[in-house]
Amino acid sequence: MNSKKKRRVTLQDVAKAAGVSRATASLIVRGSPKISAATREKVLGKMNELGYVYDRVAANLRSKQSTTVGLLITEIANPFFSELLDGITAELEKEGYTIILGTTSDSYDKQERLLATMLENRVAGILWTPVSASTAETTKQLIHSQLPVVQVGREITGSTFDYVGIDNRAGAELVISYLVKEGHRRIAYLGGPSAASPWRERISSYKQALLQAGLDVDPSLIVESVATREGGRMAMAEILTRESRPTAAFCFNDIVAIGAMQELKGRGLTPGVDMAIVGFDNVEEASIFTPRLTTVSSFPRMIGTEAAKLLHQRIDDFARPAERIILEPELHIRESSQVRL
Amino acid sequence: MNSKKKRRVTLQDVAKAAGVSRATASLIVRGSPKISAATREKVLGKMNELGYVYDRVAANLRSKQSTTVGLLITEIANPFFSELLDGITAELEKEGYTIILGTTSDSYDKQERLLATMLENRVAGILWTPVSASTAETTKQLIHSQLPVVQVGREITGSTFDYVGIDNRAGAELVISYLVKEGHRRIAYLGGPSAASPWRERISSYKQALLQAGLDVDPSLIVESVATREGGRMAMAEILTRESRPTAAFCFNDIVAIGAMQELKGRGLTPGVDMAIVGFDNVEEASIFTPRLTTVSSFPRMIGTEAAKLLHQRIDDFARPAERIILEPELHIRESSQVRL
DNA sequence: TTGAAAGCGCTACCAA
DNA sequence: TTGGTAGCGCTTTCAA
Repeated sequence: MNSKKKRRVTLQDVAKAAGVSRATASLIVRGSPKISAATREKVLGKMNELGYVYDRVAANLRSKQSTTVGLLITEIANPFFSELLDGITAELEKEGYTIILGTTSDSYDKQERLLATMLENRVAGILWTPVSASTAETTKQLIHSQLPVVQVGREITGSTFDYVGIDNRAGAELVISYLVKEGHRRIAYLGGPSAASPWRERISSYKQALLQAGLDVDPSLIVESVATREGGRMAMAEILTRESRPTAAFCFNDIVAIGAMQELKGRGLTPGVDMAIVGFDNVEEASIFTPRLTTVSSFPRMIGTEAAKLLHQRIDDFARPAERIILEPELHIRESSQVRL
Repeated sequence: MNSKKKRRVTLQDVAKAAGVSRATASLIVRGSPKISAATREKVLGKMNELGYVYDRVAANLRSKQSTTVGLLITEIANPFFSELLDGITAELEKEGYTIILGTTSDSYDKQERLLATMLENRVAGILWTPVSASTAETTKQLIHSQLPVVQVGREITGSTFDYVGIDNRAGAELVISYLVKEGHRRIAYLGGPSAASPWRERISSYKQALLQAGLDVDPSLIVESVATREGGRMAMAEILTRESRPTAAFCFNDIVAIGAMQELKGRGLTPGVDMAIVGFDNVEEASIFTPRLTTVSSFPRMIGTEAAKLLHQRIDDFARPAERIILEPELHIRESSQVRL
């Protein structure tokens, strides 16, 4: 730290310069109406003159308040999360909160560290996408801290925090019934970390929809991976080794789907001709890729906005009943799934 | 706020429970070696038992320190910025800083508000991409506050803060000399906000490179726009109205280039056949689009990492001379520019 | 409407 | 090595 930094101008300094008490000056910075216009003018003038900067840290300490919220997200690079982040920050900033950001890279330890830091920094609440390895222990600590918590996009099994997400089961159901209607009988499920709640919800609905259509669930058509393009490539590579190839692949998300399509292209196969590919999320890349990707909207920006609103409400009233906001997905049929069987 | 929230456990409480003084307990939480193992054990045990959470806000107030840095970025949705953000947060978290995030949407007022908030929150330093409308006045205020400041990707003209960015002039030079070598004589410059420093650096180099190649600079081939896909579409639409069409377009960034290519496709023209398209940044989409986009790497993640390191150094030593780190761009030749003239 | 005094939770400083 | 006291910059409370 720099040693001969100018001393910060305090409210005390301003008060003395203006010839009023500290308390009066304090009321003025907070815009209290009980101060005469003349005094206010005089004090505000001095503040400007001295270059006074309000010390919110000290104020929050004294008043036991906090205008800061913690935001914990797994990764930024995935456009689903960057759009989510965009929605969250826009709403939180509008509501006047200051945001402390942390990224976990889906690591349990990093999540623990970041949560601890946020608690130490007296955040008023936490908005997060819990890492897939989160446990009941994680939940317990947060509950014990009595902090407003909203889960976004993913949830810890058995937790009772507010939650905003997409209806993953309905989304998978839309996809499978569409593919079945198109005549597909062998539909793979590709990519994604099985520890995350969306993965489990989607696959459970995938299986159920297959059974309802009178089809078997073939475990060899289910390939897990990390939720990246590279993961998509690897999952597709593996599925292509099966003796009897699937005619369609439902991918965990758009990024995985794009990786899968790249793998197909790399082998001289054409997505949308040799195999139907469907994604999930409807990120921007989905409509930019050739062929354009059939996918399900999961409205990350709207999820972010709703989650931020929910956190605001919970901070206002900690005792209110837990709320779950589940958005309805929409299927977007594009060229990647138009296979003639 | 919830009214009957449990009182926070303080160091005082811990000290009393353990039968030591507050000062001793304080030394222990900070890991001082001057405490006997027995006392330490006893106190740490009590902390656990009582569920003590360190109050960094109070500690920072007292010690006049700060472990928080402000991060101000124009937008998250553009992959250039999300990759930049990724690089910055990874490095800052590694260095132990807590990050306050703000997004400006390139709005001057929002930037002012967010900067004020960060100052009020006693950040130890600021890492930012100044909005394009930033002025000398903005600079003056920050200098007056004596805060460590690092500019990322963009800089305010005449400012003397540390800066990390790409060599925009070299990047534009690479592109134009390549296109000229390919035989292009009419090369458009599309998209981007002319108020931002990268835009000005690139166009100045574009003009110079044309002149050096013995070509004229035709102002009707320069179309400004917002730096979005939509902006790219509009810029392309406009350039197509020119009586004598350009054979190549150098776009402000990849997002603009993709918009421009979509506009071409929408009119039945083929990028890479009917017109050569070159972007800037080399974001992931660039190699996903068909045709794959010829572009210049601007290494946002690395810029982020370097900027975070620089801020760390400046916080350590405020008096050190201002540093400028300019990364060398690389041209990636792909299909979008392979036009047979 | 304004002022004086106390104290938020912590660290700094000095004494023991 | 440990403890007592003062005080970071602000808000709160009560009195004037």
